[in-house]
Amino acid sequence: MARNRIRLSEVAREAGVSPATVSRAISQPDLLSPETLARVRRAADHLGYRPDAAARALASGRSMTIGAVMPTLDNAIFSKALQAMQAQLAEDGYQLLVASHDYSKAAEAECIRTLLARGVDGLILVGAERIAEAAQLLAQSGLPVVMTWCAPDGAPSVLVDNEHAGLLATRHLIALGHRRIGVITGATRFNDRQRGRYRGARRALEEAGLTLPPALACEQATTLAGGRMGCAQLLDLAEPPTAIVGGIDLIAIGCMVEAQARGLAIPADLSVAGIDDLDMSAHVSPSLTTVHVPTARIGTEAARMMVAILRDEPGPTTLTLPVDLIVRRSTGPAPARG
Amino acid sequence: MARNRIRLSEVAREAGVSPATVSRAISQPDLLSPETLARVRRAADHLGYRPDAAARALASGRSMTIGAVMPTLDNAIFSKALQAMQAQLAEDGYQLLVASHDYSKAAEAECIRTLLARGVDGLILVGAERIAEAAQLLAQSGLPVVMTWCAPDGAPSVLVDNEHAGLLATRHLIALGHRRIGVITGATRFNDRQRGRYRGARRALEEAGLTLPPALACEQATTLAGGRMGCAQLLDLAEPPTAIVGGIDLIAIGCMVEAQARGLAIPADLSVAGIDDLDMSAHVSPSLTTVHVPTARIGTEAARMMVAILRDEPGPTTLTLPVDLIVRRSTGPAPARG
DNA sequence: TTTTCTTTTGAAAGCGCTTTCATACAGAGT
DNA sequence: ACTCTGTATGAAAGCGCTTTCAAAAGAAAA
Repeated sequence: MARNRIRLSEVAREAGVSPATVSRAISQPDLLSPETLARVRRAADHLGYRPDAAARALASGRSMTIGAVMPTLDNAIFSKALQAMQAQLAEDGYQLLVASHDYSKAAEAECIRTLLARGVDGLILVGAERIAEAAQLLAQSGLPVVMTWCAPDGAPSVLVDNEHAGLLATRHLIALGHRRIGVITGATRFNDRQRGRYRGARRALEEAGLTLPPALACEQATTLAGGRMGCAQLLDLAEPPTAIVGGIDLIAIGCMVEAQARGLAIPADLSVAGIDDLDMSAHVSPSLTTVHVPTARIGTEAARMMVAILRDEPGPTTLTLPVDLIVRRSTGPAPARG
Repeated sequence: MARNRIRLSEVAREAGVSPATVSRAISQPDLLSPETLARVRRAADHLGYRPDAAARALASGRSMTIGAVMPTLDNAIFSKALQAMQAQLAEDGYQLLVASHDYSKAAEAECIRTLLARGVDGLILVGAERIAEAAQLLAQSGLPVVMTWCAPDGAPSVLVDNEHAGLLATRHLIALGHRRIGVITGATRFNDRQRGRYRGARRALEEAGLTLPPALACEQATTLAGGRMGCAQLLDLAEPPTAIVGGIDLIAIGCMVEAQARGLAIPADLSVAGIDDLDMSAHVSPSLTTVHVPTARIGTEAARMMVAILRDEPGPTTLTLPVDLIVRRSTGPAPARG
């Protein structure tokens, strides 16, 4: 930390007031008379005063810092949510401290521990699955926590209905006449988002009296390459599916790439639907039918909710954002029965 | 901040030593006798002691926090670098404080100001262009700064030769016999990476005695959609190019999508090369010829360099990482002269 | 044995800010 | 005039840790 910085007491001297007054000018300006406030502000500007965050945190017990625990930053949906979160928090004077665990529960616990030690004022988490140790850390700390994407009932959270998303995508394909529908999700272990989407897909099939043979469901890395591999696997079956649902858009796009590389036409030979609605999904060819998940808004709303809780503002503490089917060009009627 | 936390003094009492000793057990364990150290550690573990970061920062003048100023997180290359950076820093006991400015210079200055006030121990920046105010803030603060991707001579930095990358991609196309080569970059204003790549492309053309007519160079958003638009623009020319260089892979992939959507075969009708080597670039169809930029390593090395500087360890303070041409399937011989 | 280091520990003074608590002084009410 | 508010400011006590500085206790040197 720069030790040559202007201190509050110097501003106080320059302005001819006590340190307490300068402190109030910063954090509770309405307590001061307009003249004093102006004088202090002038002095502060003149000296280029910047309060020391560590000292404020120590003295006030508030660090104006929120911790975010993400699975990874190396995925557009999370980095996008993060971006939105940080923009919103910045607006309210909070800073974001980021940690990512790469889908490891142990690493997640470590992230939480580190952020707690860092003295964050609140924690925003993605997903609701965590080991007992992590859960206990959170409970002990007594810090406000906002969960995103998924959460247990009652906990403050900004959610999307992942199951509904899986349902919408799959129903759409069923409505188009598909009967053999493949489902490629990311690993469902320690990933309740993917699990929910998978459940939704199953439910849609059950509703329609269809089944999901084990061969038609597979788990892959949540990457384009994973999508290609999963698609290859399904297409190599004796009875390949006529449609595939990807647990995330990247997987779905990988499916399209693989199918096209094999000379299949989309959607004539194979329909593909995703979930997420990445920016790029509208721009691939053919454009991807998907379920829109308001990723950035999750970030914004989680940040808002966090700040509201910290300020003791009343308001809903659980918010479910809608997901919508976006029909584009990658899905079409099932080929006539062969 | 949780006010119910165990304090250092309580550990001291439990261990029957002075607070100073507990403090040393944490930060300079070799100063203590093994027995004392063990006793203190046992007491700390037993009570579940976690030092308060704000208090440590205030007392020691070091926050063990590094600030990173990124253009955006909504781009795989930056989020990937960030991810690597944070992993490396975590290993050395540092935390990352992230701020992004979305390619706005004013916002960048504000980011820097905020991070400085936050009391970071050092700053990692992407790119070297910034307004005078920001540069002055940095100079005044006297904090160690590591720049990445681009930097002025002499400043501590982890670089890639963007110009060379542009050169490699373009030379490759020229070697394949292409003469009309289009160049689509991201906005070059306040983006020295894109500018460098563009310069490299020009230089390659000049080397070969070719020119880059203004119509064949365009700037687009650094997204897949931007690539599609730029490609559409170039293909609609009376004399369209036979090859296109994208300033980043996402643009190049957008070009492929657009060309394929128009029924063009790649690389038979149009060659496309990118720069970055995203994970997905190897998996699109056809796979993308590109220049590999060691994105994650930039993050890791920048973090390492930062820590080395903070520890006053000797070592090089500027590191240039190599970029390599990766020839894949999206580029091929120029079509015979029409 | 005495002196001189070293090594290990403790006492105490902050780090720069916030926040009671107390005080001073307006103006309002009687 | 005299209390009763309420508002604006200051004094001073920390927040939980680090870090001199000094002291105590051995070990090594003389």
